[in-house]
Amino acid sequence: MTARREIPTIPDVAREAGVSMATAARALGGYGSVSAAAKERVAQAAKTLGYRPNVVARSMITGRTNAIGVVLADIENAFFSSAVRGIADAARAAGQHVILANTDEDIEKEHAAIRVFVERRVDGLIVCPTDGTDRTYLRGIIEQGTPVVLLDRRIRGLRADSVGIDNHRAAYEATRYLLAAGHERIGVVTGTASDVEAALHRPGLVGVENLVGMTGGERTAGYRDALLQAGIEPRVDYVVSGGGYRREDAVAATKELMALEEPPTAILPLDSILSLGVLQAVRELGLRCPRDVSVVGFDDAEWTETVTPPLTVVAQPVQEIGARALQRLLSRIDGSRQRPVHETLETTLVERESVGPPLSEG
Amino acid sequence: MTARREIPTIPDVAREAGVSMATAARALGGYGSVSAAAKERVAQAAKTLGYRPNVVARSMITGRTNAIGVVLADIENAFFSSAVRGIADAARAAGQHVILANTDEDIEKEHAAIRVFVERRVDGLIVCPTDGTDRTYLRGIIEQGTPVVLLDRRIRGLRADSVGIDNHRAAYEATRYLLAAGHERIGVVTGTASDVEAALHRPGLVGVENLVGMTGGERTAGYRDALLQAGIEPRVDYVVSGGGYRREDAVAATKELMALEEPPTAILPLDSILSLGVLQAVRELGLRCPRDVSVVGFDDAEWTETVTPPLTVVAQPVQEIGARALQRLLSRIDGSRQRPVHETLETTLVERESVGPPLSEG
DNA sequence: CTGTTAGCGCTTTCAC
DNA sequence: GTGAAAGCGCTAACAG
Repeated sequence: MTARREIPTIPDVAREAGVSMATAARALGGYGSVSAAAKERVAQAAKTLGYRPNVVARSMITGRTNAIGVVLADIENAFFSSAVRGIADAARAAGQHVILANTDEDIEKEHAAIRVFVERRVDGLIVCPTDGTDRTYLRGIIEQGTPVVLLDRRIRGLRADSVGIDNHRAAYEATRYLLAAGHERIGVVTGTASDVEAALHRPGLVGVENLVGMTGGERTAGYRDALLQAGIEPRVDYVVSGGGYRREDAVAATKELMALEEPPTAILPLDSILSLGVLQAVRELGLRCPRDVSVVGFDDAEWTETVTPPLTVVAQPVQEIGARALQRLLSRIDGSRQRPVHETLETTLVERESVGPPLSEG
Repeated sequence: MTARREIPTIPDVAREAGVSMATAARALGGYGSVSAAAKERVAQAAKTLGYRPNVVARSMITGRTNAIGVVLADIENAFFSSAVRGIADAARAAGQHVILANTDEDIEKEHAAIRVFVERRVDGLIVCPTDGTDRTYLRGIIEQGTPVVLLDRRIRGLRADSVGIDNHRAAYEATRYLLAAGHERIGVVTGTASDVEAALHRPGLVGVENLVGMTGGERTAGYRDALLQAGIEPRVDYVVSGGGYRREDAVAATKELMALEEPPTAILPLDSILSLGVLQAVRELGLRCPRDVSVVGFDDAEWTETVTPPLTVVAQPVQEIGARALQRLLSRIDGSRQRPVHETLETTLVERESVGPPLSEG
């Protein structure tokens, strides 16, 4: 139970070193000009006293906190935790800290988190927005002076940088891959019910890319266009959602798909948790992958090469997406006034063993 | 390109509302006493001006930042991302924010992260320490006034709360489970090379629990004691590490194990990534689980019921561990002077299909 | 209940 | 190169 020593301040150090407060501050803060001798004495005094700069006082003056607010759905999700890793590493290199908020795809929580971050005077925000149409809120934040970079998703009509992948193209290529393997009946398992609803009302899946949950919408559109280009009419009953992004949802969706009169011979789950659900449902139905159904997933999760069969996936450079988002944010913080850029990083189709030829009609 | 409006301050609001700065501050800050009428006018003025409190100015006075520093090895690791989720949820409820730092088990990075957090004047720290013997550094931090709670691991001789599981008991029970299934030759795959080195030099695995990487050490000791209690002499060549906690390391370790003259009939990987490696190695060796080798893993990762076979694991309540750690930290922040407590939460053995009877001698 | 007055610990003019 | 003084935006005594 040592008494809680108070952390010494600059005046304390100045006194100890026998210099003025301003000199001590300059030596400690590494700005202005100080003679080598003074610098040395101050450093010595700081050391013996155990001086630690008070970053909050500094922030109050400089107006910069060296903190970045990161707003995403759920850090437990492997995609986000990788992205945060990328952000955090880049941040560390730039002397910035990462503050985290989970929204669970709840727009109220998202707004609340952003508001509190702004009150905290974060230098900038990296946001993975819940709602692709919610532009007014973020526009206000940006106009008021806090730079924002969007991650993984975009918001139409918002003047903010974004970093992610080309979702349309990624799904397009995955679908073409399945097509090339001979599949013509390809199902999609998504988490966003609105993707499906819209699909149900728009024969041929016209316009899915205008949907709210853009990642799902863009991917569904990419899938549709690959089909169309191959001369196959997209079927609305082949795009299903179990109501959410949990594994059970994908299990339900997959079972629904396989219960169709003409079940698909291949399935495209739109994220890694959904892939897990598809695989599980396939097994529960007593089917074998890829003999009975082929699967191409999204995101190269840690388990993809350990499941049976090893899963073929569209891999995104997730950490790099995070790192690039931070980079863009930093340059905005540094005052870049360049018009918004939407950066898309390359995806890779990692071929493993979950795709085979379609099961010939029984 | 709207001009960047400056955020209004309390004096601005006071002027607009026609009250004194102190009254405005009290109304806005929710402290002291203000008449309902004044409160109303201030609220109105704040709204029209778009006032946002400046948390950093407030922090400078109150000395509290409402920020918690979380220092862990790697947020990408599912264990840590779940723990952070638990911490973040509890923090949000308490009006606290979470700042993150990854150490990659590097003591230098850990110290640097902690130092910077202290300079940031975080209200407290949750640390998953790299080195179980490194007590002086953290002791200094605590004495200087920043409360610290340890997560998942402990440090001998450090007066700080900790929250985790009873690692010895968890491994003990997992081993007994394997023993009950008839296994007598049980291997351990760990990531910490020092566990193994120590084991190699201490016949019978005496003293592994004194090791630096405590989680691994305690679990290895629990394993050893279960064996001893069953009258089986622990074999030093049954505890292996591939040099780290990556999947490849576990693949190498498992192959080493299975190449022994008398290979084990069951394997206990000490964390979830290692489990993935064990499973992968088993398959690469052309063996089947559980027919040829049984496996009991640690941590109930998202993929455990989807791999083939579904994996039997020791599940930890990871989010709750995080939440409890935050709770303990808050009470320390609030000045609790109670002597340090080491809280262990219950684990659950989740039986799935990766354990069978031992393969009878060929 | 309200207003006035000091600062929190630091950076930043501005003289010297 | 160094010192003195003036704040950053807010809270915390104090009076009134």
